[in-house]
Amino acid sequence: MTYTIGEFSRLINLSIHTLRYYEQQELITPQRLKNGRRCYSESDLTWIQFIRRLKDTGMPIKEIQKYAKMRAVGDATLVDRMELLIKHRQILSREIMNLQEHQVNLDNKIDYYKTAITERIEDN
Amino acid sequence: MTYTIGEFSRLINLSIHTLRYYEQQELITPQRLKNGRRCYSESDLTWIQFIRRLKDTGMPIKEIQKYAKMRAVGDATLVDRMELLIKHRQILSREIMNLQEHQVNLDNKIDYYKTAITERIEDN
DNA sequence: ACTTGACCTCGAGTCAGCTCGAGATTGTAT
DNA sequence: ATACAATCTCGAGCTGACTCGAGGTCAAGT
Repeated sequence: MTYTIGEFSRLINLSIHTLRYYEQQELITPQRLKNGRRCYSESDLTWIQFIRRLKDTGMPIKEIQKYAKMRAVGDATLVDRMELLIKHRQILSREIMNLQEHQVNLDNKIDYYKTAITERIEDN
Repeated sequence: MTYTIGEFSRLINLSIHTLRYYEQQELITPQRLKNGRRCYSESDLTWIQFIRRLKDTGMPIKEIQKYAKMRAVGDATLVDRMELLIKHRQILSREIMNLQEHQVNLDNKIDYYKTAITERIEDN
């Protein structure tokens, strides 16, 4: 099963413009039909979903590009790719811890507001 | 105790340029000396640290600006400010859950690589 | 034959969030 | 007095990640 850019766009909820941009950035390289139109496969689908996950976890496009290029080379880059993911995993878990800390802080601040507001009401 | 922009910059590890940019964006409004130079106070310090936390948790500058403007108005905006923080807290906890999910996914992928690499080695 | 709709390329525009530099002023050290 | 370092304003430039539009192609339907 293959998809036109329009179908693919709807499927993964990324604009056609963005898909072409990602291709230009060498994140994804769909096949072309004889008439020059892009032709996305199932494996492009799983691949772009993975890309989105990397993006959502804050990996910059340049970094994803590196990964994509290694992937294109093949099995010889397995170790390098894994290392890149492990590095990213570390960044990610640090980020999560950070956010959790901020969350606690935010909760304290909110509590502080609650108290302040209650006291103001009692004053009136 | 007050600080010049240079001292303050070193203290909080933000460039002088960035501090002036934040001021222009109305996030922070330091006093001025008669000669026109900025003069940051202790309370500016705690405030900017809070700003950084909001930024680190992904709040856009425009949103922080809203908060800063309400803060400048005073106690009348307590409830609104609290609501803004509560809204932000929700966004934040959704984001954390999301990242945790991605983390699991990433772990699976890494495991997959480990297996693939081991098998390749055994093949040789 | 002709319109329509989905596609193509390429270059430019947008937005957030800085980052930089020119040119002027001011305060301290020699 | 003079040099120097830190500050000031203002406007321009930069990076990342899209986003848009003009002008052209191509295949299917009427």
